[in-house]
Amino acid sequence: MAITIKDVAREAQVSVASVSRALNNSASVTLETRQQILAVAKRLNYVPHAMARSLITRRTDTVGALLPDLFGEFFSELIRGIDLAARSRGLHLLVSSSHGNATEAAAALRSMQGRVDGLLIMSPHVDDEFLRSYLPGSMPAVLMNSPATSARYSTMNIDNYGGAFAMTQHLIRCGYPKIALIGGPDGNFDASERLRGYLDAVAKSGEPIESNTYSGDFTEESGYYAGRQVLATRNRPRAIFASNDMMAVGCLFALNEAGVRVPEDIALVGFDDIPIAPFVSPPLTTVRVRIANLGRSALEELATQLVEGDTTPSPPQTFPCEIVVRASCGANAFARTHKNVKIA
Amino acid sequence: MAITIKDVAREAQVSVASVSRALNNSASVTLETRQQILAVAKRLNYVPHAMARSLITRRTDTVGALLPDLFGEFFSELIRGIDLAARSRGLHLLVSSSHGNATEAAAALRSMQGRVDGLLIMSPHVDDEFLRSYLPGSMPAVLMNSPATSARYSTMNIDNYGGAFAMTQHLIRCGYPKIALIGGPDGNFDASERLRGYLDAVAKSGEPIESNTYSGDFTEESGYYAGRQVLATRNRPRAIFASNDMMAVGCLFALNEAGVRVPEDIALVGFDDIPIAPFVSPPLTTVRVRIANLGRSALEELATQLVEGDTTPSPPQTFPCEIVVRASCGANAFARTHKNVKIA
DNA sequence: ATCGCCGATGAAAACGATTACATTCGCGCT
DNA sequence: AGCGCGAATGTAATCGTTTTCATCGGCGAT
Repeated sequence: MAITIKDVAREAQVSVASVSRALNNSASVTLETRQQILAVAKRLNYVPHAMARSLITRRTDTVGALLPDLFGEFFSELIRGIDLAARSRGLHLLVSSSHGNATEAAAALRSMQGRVDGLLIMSPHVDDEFLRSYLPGSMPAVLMNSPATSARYSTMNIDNYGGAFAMTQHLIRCGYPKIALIGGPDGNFDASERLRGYLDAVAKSGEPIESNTYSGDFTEESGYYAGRQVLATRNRPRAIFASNDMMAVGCLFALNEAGVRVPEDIALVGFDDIPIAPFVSPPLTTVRVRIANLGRSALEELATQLVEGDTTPSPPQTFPCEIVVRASCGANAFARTHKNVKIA
Repeated sequence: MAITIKDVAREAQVSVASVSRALNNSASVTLETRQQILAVAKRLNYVPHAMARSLITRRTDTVGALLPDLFGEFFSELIRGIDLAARSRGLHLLVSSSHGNATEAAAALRSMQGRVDGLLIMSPHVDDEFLRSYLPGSMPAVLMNSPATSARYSTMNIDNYGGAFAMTQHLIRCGYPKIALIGGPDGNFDASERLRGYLDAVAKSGEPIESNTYSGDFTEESGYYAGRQVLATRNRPRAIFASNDMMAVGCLFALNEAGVRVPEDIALVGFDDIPIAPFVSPPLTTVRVRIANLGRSALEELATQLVEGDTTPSPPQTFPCEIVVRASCGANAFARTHKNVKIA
C-alpha cells in the first residue's frame, strides 16, 4: 500500500493539516516544522494521491486533447507543441484521437468528463451545434482549426486562406497566365479555405489569370489522377497549385511519367511543407505551417483561462503561414527580391 | 455544480447505494428499480465523478505512455495504435512525450504516479537501473523497443535485427559483392541492432562479401555526408544499406548530385518505410515496420495484466519486419521469385 | 403460527487529500 | 495580573463514490 499523508503526519509527529500546509507551502507553518515535514516526506518517498486531491480541489491539472484521425507529421507536431507547453505548465495531457465521426467524438468527450479541467478540440465533425449539446457549459475549451465560430470558445486557426492567397499571388507574380488548383475533400475546412484563398488571389490580381480546379481528397493517389487529368486537357495550365503536399507529390509523379518537365513546362507547388518536400525532385515549393506553434498557443490560451478562472475567450487567432520557395515553382531568382518569402 | 449520485438518488427516491449498484450493474437490484434509476440518471445527464470513483476503487482506467522525443510518422503511428486499442478497452491515455534525457523521464514518471494504472514505456534513457529506482514495484508496465531486459516487465521490440539481416541477405542474393552500411547514432538501440543484423548476415552468407560501415545519426544530413564519403573512396561499394530511410534519402541526394545512377551504379536501400519512400526516385527499397501494431500489442499486453491483476510478464515479443522491394535495389525481378518479400 | 432464509434496500464507513474552524500559547499592553 | 490578539497547530467536515454490514419484508417449510 502506498504511503499517505497520514503516514507522514505520524512519522513527523504533527497533524495531517500541517503536512498538507507544508507541502503546498500555503498558510503559516514554522520554518522548523516545515523542514521537518519535508524531510520526512522525502524519506518516505511520499507522493500525494492525485485523485484524492482533485476530489476536494475540483481540479485535475489535466487537459484533454480531442483530435480527429490525423496523419503523420501533422499529428506529431501538434502533440509535441501541446505536450511541451503542458509540461512546462505542470499540466497533464489526456489524448483521444482518431475519431472518424461525430458520434465517436461525442463519446470521447463524455468519457473525459471530470477527468480534465479543459479541452483542446480539433475536429472537422465538431460544429457549434455539437458543442452546445455535448460540451458542458462550464468546461473551458479552445478550438483548433475549427469551422465552429462559437463566441463561447477561443479558436485558433491556421491561416489557410492567407497561405493559399500568398502562394497564388506568388505564382501570378512569376508570370504564369493560367493556374490550376487541385482541391481537397468536400466539406474539409482546410481545403475550402485554401480554395477560397486561391480564388480570391486570382480575382484580385487585376490580371487576366485563367483559373480552373480539379478535385482531389488530399491523398497522393488523388493528386496523381488530378495530374493526369490536367495533362489530358487541351489547353494545359502553366502552373499547378496542389492544395496539399501529398497531392503535389502524386501529381509530380504523373507529370514525370508523361515526360513533362517541372518547372520548365509546368510549375508545381503544394501546401504543408511535409518533411519530404525538400527531397522530391525538383524540391517542392510549398506553404509552411508552424503546427507545433498552433498546439502550444492553444494550450497556453487554455491554461490562461484555467488559472484565471475566466472563460471569456480571447479573440480568434490565426497562425500565419510562410511560403517556402524551392525549385518546383521555377521562381527562385525572383523570390529573392521579395519579402515575406522564405528560401530553403 | 455538476450532478452527483445523491441528486440521482433523491430524484429516484432510492438510496445512493442502489444507484451505484444499478449503474455498475453489480449485486442485486430489481429490474424495476434499475430501470427507474437509469431513466433518472439519463434524464439528469448524470456522469459519475471519475476522480471520486477512482479514489475508492483504486483504479484510474488510465494508462500512461512515456515516450522519447520522436519524429514524424513513427510517433503518430505508435500513438494511433495505442489510442485505438485503449479506447476499445475503455482505457484513457495519458501521454508524456518529448523526453530528451533520463531526468525528464524520471520527473514525468513521478508526476504520473497515482494517475495511471499502468505504463507503456519507450525510451532510450530507460534501463534496468532506471526502472528499479523510479518505478514503484507495484506499477505494471510494458517496455517498447527498449534495451532494458528486466524480468519484471514485458518487453516488445521491433525486430531490427531480423529486418536488417533479411535486407542484407536480400542484397547479397542480388549478387552485390561489396555492401556498405550507414550506421545510426551511438548508443541507439535500434541502430545497434540493425548493425548487428547487417554484420551477421554478411558473416553467415558463406560468400566473400566485403563490408564496411560509415557513421550517421539518423538524420537526412548525415546520410548526405555519408554518401559523399562513400563516393570519395577508391573502391566503391556496389550497394549501400542506410540504417534508416531519412539517411537513405540524404544519401540518394549525394549520389544524384555526383551523377551516380541508382541502382545501376550503386544500389541503395533503407529502413523504416517512411511515407515518402515510394516517392523518391528511384522508389526506395526498404524495411517496413508495423509501428501501430507494436503500440496496439503493447497496450493489450498491459491491459491484460491490469484486468488479471497478474503482473508476471509474458515472454518478450518481437515484431517482424518485412522487406519492401522497390526500384532502388535493382532487384524487382529477382524478388518476385522469393517469398517473405513484399513488392510495392 | 413460527422460524429461518434470502433477496432487496438503506445507512454509514472508507478512500486521501484540503480547509474552515477551533484551540493553544506566548506576548505586549493597560 | 489579566486581557486580547495573532501565529501556529490541531480537529473535523468535506468532496463523490463504492462497499460492507445491517435491516426489512416476504415466503416456504416445519
